[in-house]
Amino acid sequence: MAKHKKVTINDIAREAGVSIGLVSRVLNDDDSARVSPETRQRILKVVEKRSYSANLFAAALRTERTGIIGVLSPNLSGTFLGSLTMALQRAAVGQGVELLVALPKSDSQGIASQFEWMQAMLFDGFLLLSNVLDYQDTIRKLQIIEKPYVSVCAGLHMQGPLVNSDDVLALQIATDYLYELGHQRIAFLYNSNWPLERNYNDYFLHALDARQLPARPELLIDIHDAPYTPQSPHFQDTWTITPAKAAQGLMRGPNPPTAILCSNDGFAVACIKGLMRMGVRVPEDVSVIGYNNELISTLFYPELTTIRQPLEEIASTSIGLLRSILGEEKLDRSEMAAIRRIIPPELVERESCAPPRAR
Amino acid sequence: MAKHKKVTINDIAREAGVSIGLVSRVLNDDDSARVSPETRQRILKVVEKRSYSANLFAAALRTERTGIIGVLSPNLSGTFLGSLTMALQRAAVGQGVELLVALPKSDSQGIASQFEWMQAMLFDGFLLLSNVLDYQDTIRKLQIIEKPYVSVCAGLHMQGPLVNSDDVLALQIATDYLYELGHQRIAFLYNSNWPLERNYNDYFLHALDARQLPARPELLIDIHDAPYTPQSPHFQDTWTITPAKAAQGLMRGPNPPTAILCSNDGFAVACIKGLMRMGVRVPEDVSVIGYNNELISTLFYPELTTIRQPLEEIASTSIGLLRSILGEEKLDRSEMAAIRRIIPPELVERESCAPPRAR
DNA sequence: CTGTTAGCGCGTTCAT
DNA sequence: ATGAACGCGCTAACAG
Repeated sequence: MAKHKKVTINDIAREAGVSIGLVSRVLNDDDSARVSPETRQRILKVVEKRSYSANLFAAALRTERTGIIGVLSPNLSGTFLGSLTMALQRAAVGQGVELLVALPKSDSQGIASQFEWMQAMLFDGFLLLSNVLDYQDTIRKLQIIEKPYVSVCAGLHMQGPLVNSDDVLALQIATDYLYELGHQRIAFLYNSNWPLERNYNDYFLHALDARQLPARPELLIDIHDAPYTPQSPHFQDTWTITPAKAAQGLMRGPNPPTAILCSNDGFAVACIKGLMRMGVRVPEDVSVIGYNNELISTLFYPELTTIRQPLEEIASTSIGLLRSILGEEKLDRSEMAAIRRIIPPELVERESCAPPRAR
Repeated sequence: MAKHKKVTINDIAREAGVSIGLVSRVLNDDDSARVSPETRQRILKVVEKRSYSANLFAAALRTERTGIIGVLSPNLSGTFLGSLTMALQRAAVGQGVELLVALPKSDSQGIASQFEWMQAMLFDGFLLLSNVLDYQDTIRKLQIIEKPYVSVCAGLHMQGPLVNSDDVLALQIATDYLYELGHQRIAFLYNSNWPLERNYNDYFLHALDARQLPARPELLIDIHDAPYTPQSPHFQDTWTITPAKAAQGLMRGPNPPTAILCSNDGFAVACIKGLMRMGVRVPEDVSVIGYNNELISTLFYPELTTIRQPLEEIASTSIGLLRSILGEEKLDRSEMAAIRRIIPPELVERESCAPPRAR
């Protein structure tokens, strides 16, 4: 096979009998660049024939842009972030955008160390997924070098542009559903140590209040003893063993709940496992509802009733939003802060909830 | 805040009172570059102080290298590839390598369309994960532009350098385990349409033969009616509904198996679900064993007995292998073909297998 | 409408 | 041991 020789803009220009400037202008086609249709065609044909495309580095060196969006994801081994990332990629393809996923270098020291200057310049903008220890450092850096970013499913408390499922509404929907099923003693299980769930307790209390249900402290379980460190070998305990034990403790209490609302499907599934192990049946003896509609919710048996985050909509909104920020020149801080796209989630009824048993 | 001005090699050179050539040589430190220790220190100090690092594009424009490895993953929404990718990242960090994940643009037309020239030049080498429709086109392109690649967990049949769990051994271990538990009628469930599992049938037959167990065609279930199209909305059926139905069909047959070996944990879990729905208990009535030791296997109840792929070892081997290929100059085709790292998997006993019931 | 040219920031000869 | 200068391939500004 002939040695593959890279074809440059010079080759194209020569072969088309024009100057490189014209080639460049035709390819970067700012609307209707002033080029005769005829020569434009000629150039395009040669480009096609040689399947030429500009050297990314040379172009980026000049323009300081790459056209690539960076997705920062703290973890891929669960069943939520992976699906979100896939949805993001579908949206990117749909909108003709290039997307690359970067993973953190470690859990310690916040996400700061993950964030090398190399990556900073490689991407035109960033999508910050979910929420590791803290994105504060990352965001600070991003602001210094003036790279736009959008937080995606990282929690409603995030500063700056964000698109997020309406977590408040989600917990309300779940609570209402349980309430209408006849449940009065509803437990809530979450982890305040995960920045994403930092305010979930408030949201749940609010949901309770809206139905004039009393808040019972003994039914509010905060699994806060484990930080979000997906790279740690013990991380898995946080969302399997710990929630299972918590659920068991709940049922052994003096006045057990008839339903358990979990802040995510992973917790919910772990709960059910813990319950089954002690002979408690779901949903006959106790109902369990999750949040996110992760893949695990249909893999599990019984299939999990949960609140769905509309990933496709979240994804396309995220890409679109970042693109528009990239387009407009430098909004100022306050304008940025105002950009919030809250997507309403919806109930998905499956098998893990039922009316409470007659007592 | 002061406008952030990018610091270049010129700034460093000026501030250190040397020429840019020296700065460059000190930073790219080819072993002991001929530079006086004294000025070297001086330069390093300024570099540190200004936290300078070379402009990726300028450097790449010159050297045609970026130091970045590209991970091509067909899917992230399951529970295997995401974990593998995280392991890869850990290995990369451990070995001081930069890693970025690229996702396919679509399922159709093979993976070819995913593979833009932009990405081709952005990465020094590639890790090809698992196996979508076919990596043939991708590999062909990679060979033309002479970019090294390593197939990772993409099947033992892949051409070129690869690191893979010993799939043959895995099925042997599983079969032996079941056999020693007392099982004689072992069913096998897989999907020959997934390139990765293309030869699994042979492997299983071989395993049976090694124990002098007869091959029973009615117990060999090939879920081949669904191609591997993770982006399709119906894809999930392939590994939830279809395996479940298959398992049910198996048990309703005239001579049902006492154990089912599944080609991956997703199938296994789906099987168990199907079984439970028809009142068949696992492992009391029938044993189920999976392969991969995916996250789902510990999330599920009962926890899945399975064959573990040693992800950490696979990951560090993959990174190391690609690095060494990157290091040596252009091995030829036959040398490439010889580079195969087969990692032995191991049994993980959990809850889904037991001796067959007395009949 | 089209051609020319000046860098973007860096690595790398080739002199010294 | 160090410095000077070239050019990687491209875009954008300017001249014609």
